[in-house]
Amino acid sequence: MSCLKLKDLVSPRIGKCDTWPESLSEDKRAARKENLFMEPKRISPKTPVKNELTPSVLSWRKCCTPDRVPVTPVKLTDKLSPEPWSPTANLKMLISAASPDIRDRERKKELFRQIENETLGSVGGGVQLGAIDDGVTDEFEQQRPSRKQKSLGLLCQKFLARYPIYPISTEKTEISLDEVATELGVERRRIYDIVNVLESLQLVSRLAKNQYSWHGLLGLQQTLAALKKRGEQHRYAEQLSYIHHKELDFIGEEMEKREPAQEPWTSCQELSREGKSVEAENKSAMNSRKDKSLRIMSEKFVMLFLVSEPKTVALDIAAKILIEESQQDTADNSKFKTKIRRLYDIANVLTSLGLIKKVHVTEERGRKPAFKWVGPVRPHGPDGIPDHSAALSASASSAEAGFPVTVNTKERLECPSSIHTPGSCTSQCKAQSAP
DNA sequence: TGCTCCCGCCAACGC
DNA sequence: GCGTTGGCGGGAGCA
Repeated sequence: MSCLKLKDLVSPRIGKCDTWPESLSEDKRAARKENLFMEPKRISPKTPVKNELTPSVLSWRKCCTPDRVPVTPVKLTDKLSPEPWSPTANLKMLISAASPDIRDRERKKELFRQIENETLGSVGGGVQLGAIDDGVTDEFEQQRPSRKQKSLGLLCQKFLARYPIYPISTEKTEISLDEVATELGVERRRIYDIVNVLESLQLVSRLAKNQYSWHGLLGLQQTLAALKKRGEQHRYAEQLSYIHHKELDFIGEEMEKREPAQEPWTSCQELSREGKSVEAENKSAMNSRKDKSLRIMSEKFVMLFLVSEPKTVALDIAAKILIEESQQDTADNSKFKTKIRRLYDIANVLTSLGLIKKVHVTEERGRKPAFKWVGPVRPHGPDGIPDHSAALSASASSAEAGFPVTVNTKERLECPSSIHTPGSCTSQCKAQSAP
């Protein structure tokens, strides 16, 4: 059985994490933007967690169904915060003593810091920890993980490392969201984000509340083929082309004059509506909660890649198309910004899966972020045999080498061809793609 | 300064 | 009523 070899991303100490209460009191809001001194505190976990996981247990878990035996939660050893004395230390201590919730929150952060620092310390030294002791820098700051270390993409890699790429069909791998959240040291909310995107590709499916089933990449080709078909029905290729050409028409002063909320998307909306009429799934009322879900958005985002040529989609264009679909009446700037934020979330997960990579496209108006599909190119290989080669080989080789499956997120768009895999395009291709 | 996206509030949902 | 789910946007880190 082949597994994602992301062992470096899974620290045995993860298992030492206690669990934290999901719902904290209002006090946490006050503490949200403050670095308060927190005395570690023993707490009763809301949900049961496993006992301490040894490395051998973890390595077993990577390729096998995670055990589902609820056990007594493991309490953490009290450990004093290394925060140095400061003029506000008394105040901090008082606040800490007054608010158990704040203590919980900070202890949680501290635990996650430990996990992250250990994790990244073992990943080839490619990531700066910012924890080099110069004897001057505040130790608290040193231990605080950077934004990148807390990214959804990295979290997704850790999530994926827990399960086999191709699980044995007879073996059912169940995922407990609580368990995963606890072991990865994050809030359940973040796991929902990942699971929703994975669900859009049918890598997982929901069994019951808090319970998902892991399918791995077994059915990815079929899912992509189905999504491509749906994308064609939605006429996404035409919508992409339409918006792209419209943007070109409004470069410069013309663009400045127009109200952002009055962009001439009417024709695009028509395209969108025509596409919608094809599918029964769109009978659901627009603007419903489900229609805007991350899972649906992720599906549509993937559809855009599958039908576009070349397989590079600018974020803003994707956002516009998705707004068309769900917010036809209120295509304002805030909706646009929200959509972009969500697309970043989705893109982080898809990047972790090795399906897309971050690029930049250069247009007359400047350089803008985009994502390029680097996953399987054809829905099916010759003779109908699923072609997993592109993304999976890249992901697997990276994983086997002990590297995260994430591709270089800052790579410049070099090749417009969707056929070439990263690094395989010729100099001629690169010349063609020059702006 | 703009891009990126973490974080957690809070409402919808479902049991 | 309460726990789960997840939309949403503020705002901070980063280039």
